[in-house]
Amino acid sequence: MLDIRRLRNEGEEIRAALARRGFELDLEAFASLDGQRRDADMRSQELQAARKKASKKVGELVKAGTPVDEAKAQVAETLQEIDRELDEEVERARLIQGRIRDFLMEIPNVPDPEVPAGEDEDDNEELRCHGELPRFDFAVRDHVELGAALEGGLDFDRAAKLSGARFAVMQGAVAGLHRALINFMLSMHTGRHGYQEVYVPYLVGPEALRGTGQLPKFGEDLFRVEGERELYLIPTAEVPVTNLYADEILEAQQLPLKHVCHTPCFRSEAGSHGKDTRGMIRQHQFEKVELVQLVRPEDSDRALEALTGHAEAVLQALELPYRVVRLCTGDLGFSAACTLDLEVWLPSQQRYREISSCSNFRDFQARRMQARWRNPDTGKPEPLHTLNGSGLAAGRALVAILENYQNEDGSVTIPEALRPWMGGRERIGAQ
RNA sequence: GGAGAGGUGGCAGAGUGGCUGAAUGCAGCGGUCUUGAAAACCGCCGAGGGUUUGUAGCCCUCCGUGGGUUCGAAUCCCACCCUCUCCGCCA
Repeated sequence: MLDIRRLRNEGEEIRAALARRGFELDLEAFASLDGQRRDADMRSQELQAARKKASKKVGELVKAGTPVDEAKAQVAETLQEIDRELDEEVERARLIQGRIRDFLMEIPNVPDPEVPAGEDEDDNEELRCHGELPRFDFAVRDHVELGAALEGGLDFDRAAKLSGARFAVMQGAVAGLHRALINFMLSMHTGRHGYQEVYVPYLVGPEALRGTGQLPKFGEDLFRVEGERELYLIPTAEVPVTNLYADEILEAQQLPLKHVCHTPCFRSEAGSHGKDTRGMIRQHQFEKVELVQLVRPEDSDRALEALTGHAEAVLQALELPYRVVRLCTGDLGFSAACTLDLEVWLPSQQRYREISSCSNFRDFQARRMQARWRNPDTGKPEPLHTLNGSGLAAGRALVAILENYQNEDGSVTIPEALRPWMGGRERIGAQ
């Protein structure tokens, strides 16, 4: 959520910045709403003040010895006059405040100046590449073909029997590799990068989703569970982990807070029909290790670099070739001010595919969820900055390993870094 | 599922109808003292919004949420949510 005061004072600049990401900010509508709010607020406050004063007078009179009935009678006429208008004005003010909140909640974050202008992912800016692309002197198989033949295996048909399209079943060594990846990543981030591990609910209420920005606009991307209470399956650990600090005022010395969290993620993938239908690139359910940071505003730029580096460290340790791109304005998520994607090389597709998305949300989410810190310079609670990034998506990491580490006979070599997590095993054989 | 207790400021914890936006303690901030620190002592210290050139003043709202009673509600009534304790059940 944008700061309403900034919207008042720097409306034109914000409008221009939002136009870069294709959002049309209706400043006239805002100004009109804000003006109405001001009138309604002032009027209702005036009436409330008058009413309060009259009530107080009754108390004073009674205390001074006036009989209660007489004291009431003295202000009855005034009160009657006030009440004629009061309820209506208070209701009007409440209504307009609600409309302004709704208006603000649907405005996306302002992109940072360095975010390149662009329509879609083709306009993203490549920042750097890392690792050598593998060369194969045989016909490469994709992970679906490889996985099906591997010991244990990767099975989409049986998953479909259970749950339909976009689900996977893993067994034996493949399931073990997947689990090893998660353990390996968690251990690296907790041990080497200083993140505190958290375990959180996978079902959250609408407030949490509003806090991070999935609601109110993107409800169709979520799975809502049937039942009395309004609960949704989390689309990413970002939601529960960031919202851990909703409605809190943190002391300066508590920051930065760095959390790593492994959860399944559930996404309806509405609107991506026909996209990545083969394999486990795009699933309704996948595992992810997420990095979340809450930092002082002045630290968030450095934090994004560091956090991205932490995600990169996983790919480097796994010796997977990847590149880092800065998302253009058109590809930027609703809540993000700046996003760096990590894209891993997939030999079967001969291109880089997203495996991590690291974002700085600045104070956008913090404002929505009222996560603040006490700024020692001002002594006041102020919105803090939030960031997060996948470190990494486990399903896609598995795909990348199968494809990049495949051998001519259909077996897959286990990356050295993962071997300790797989009982020292060096390869997974074809069945 | 049954019975009971409770939700108040960063935290702990008073407060059963008006002078309570809220005692007190802790934490925090400023100061006195001290070579320095600690202790002691003095003072300040909830949040959001509006008005305003203003971090001054003034005004409004907020004691789980939403209704209600009343001239007046943290305080009384109703509903809901949440937490805790005991019993039952259960991984």
